[in-house]
Amino acid sequence: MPADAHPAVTLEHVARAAGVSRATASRALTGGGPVSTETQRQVRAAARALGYVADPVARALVSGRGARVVVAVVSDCTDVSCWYLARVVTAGAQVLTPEGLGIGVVPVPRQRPAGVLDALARDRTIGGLVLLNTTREVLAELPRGLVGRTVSIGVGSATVPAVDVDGAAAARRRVEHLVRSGRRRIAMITGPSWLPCTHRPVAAYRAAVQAAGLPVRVVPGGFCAADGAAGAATLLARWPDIDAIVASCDEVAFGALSTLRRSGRRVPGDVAVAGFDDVPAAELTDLTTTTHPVADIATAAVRTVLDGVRDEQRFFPSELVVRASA
Amino acid sequence: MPADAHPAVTLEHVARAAGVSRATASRALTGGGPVSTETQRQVRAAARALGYVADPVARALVSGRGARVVVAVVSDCTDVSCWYLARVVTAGAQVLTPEGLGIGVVPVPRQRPAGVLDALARDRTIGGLVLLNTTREVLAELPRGLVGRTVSIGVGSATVPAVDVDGAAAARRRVEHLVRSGRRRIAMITGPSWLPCTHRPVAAYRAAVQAAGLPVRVVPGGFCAADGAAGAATLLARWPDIDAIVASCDEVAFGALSTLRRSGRRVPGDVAVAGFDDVPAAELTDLTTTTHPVADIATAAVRTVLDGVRDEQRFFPSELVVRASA
DNA sequence: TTGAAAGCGCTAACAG
DNA sequence: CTGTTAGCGCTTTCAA
Repeated sequence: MPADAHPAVTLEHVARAAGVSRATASRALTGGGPVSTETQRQVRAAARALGYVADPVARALVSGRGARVVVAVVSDCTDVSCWYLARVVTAGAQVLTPEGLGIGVVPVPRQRPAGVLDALARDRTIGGLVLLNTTREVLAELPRGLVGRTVSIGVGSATVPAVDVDGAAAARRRVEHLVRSGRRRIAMITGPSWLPCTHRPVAAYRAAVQAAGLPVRVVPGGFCAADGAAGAATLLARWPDIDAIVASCDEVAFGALSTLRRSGRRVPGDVAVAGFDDVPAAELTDLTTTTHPVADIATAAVRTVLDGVRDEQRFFPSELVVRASA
Repeated sequence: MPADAHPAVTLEHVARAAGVSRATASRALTGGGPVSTETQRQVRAAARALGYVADPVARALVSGRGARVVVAVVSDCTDVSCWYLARVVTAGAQVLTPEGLGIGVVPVPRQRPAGVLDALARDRTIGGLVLLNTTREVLAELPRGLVGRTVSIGVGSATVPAVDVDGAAAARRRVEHLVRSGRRRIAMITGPSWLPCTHRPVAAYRAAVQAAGLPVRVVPGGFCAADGAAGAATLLARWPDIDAIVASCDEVAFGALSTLRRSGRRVPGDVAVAGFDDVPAAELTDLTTTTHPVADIATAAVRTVLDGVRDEQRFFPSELVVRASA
């Protein structure tokens, strides 16, 4: 291996430059112990001058808190939320990379999560955990060793902070838009019922249609096009007079659109359709939808684990995007 | 921090179980030194019995070859290939996670890559590099310290192995399909000309149309919808009689479709359009296209860096998917 | 062929 | 408040 230009500046160099021991330098830099303000100032100055960056690998080795953050995807079928997962992982990678860390992905079986969760807790290479599509059961089974370095994208708990999109507002905005444009029999196809973070949009939909004096018409769904197709079929069978559908996500909206087309309904003439996510295909197919700032959410989630925050609940805004379908 | 169930089995345990020293156990497991066949067998057996997995963090610390693989995206504008990048990163993460490793992403400026590349070579936290959208210039500037642990998705070099989709076959298949279905004035909108891996499809297109005795009609493009829209406009201005367009990717096909629609051309009646990638939106919009096995490619790429392969050139097959547009 | 010993860069006990 | 002393788990000289 040829000699590389600058053989990397270590804590030793910083300590020497500041005229202190390695231990003191470490304390000054990490804030993990008593240091005089003056010493801290000097050490920090030396570190900055030398362009010092702590080696996360060494840090991980000694502290037992690994050099990577892992996204744990709770799900039955792994690639349900392929697009969603990919965006979360990529955004997370972008945050972690400059910190010298990496990101990983691991599937967690919804029914018996304990095995995987315990293995994760025991794995010394893991620094933090991002739970995706989690349930209260999974949250309850979270090993204590993971508390304090786990964040949930979705629903949280007393010990696990959560970040998510403001799905309630997204549902409300779509209903209000539909009401404004004259729709009166607005139905909803929900997300998977086992996923707690999908309950808020449903509640918001209920509240919004009732506030407008309109009937509540809900059918259970999921996140796939097939769920949307089936959901729309159920809706048409049960309430043939519906004039609008609010879908749990764009994919479901696409499925609903195909059912509507096949049944001879015109969109938006007979039935308006509104999705959620604003995936690239939504623009191409002129689907009215609401945005899902996945990158912002993933960024915040990773920052939260890195900072070791224990209680927080953040919701990111979702904007209405009006196109041809509603 | 509470005591976790099984405090992880280390090399020490394996060595003791096999009745040898840590050093010998290490040699037996890594193959990094002389060991008797018998000892090796015993150590390996002990390791398997105990479920030993070497801690990549510790290994990274001592060897200086970090605990993560980084995807270096060469590009002018970062999110050009957002969908593509996201799939590569996610697939890579899935391969690396079980190995105890993580994945990262870093942008590399196409014009002056040296700075970033040198920093990467110096970074002890990096185990391997996956180059995305790379050029021969970047390949030439690759620091020696990175050789042997770098792979390119796209074009390779004498020292950098490459994996990619068989873009030539993808172009040929589309042209042949168009010829079979009676098209006679088949044009192509290319990818970005600075990207060498886009040259093969163009050459394949040329060869295929010429083999059919048809005229070559090429305009430069890129990978965005805007490039497709502009490319189609140029095509229509220069050769108003074209009856088919082969696009560098689906996104470009979508852009071309919008231009065709605006110009009053009917698809596929007047002009057929075929894309490349088979993104989810392609199915929704009934776009004829060819597949791009990104996950397979990324998986192979990561495996290649992990194995330290130095010369290899693998092309993954691309299948024609016939839909309504061609 | 093997073992003992050194050390990767860092943090965390424990004295001072 | 600070320095000294131990390691984290592994690979890799160097002797034996």
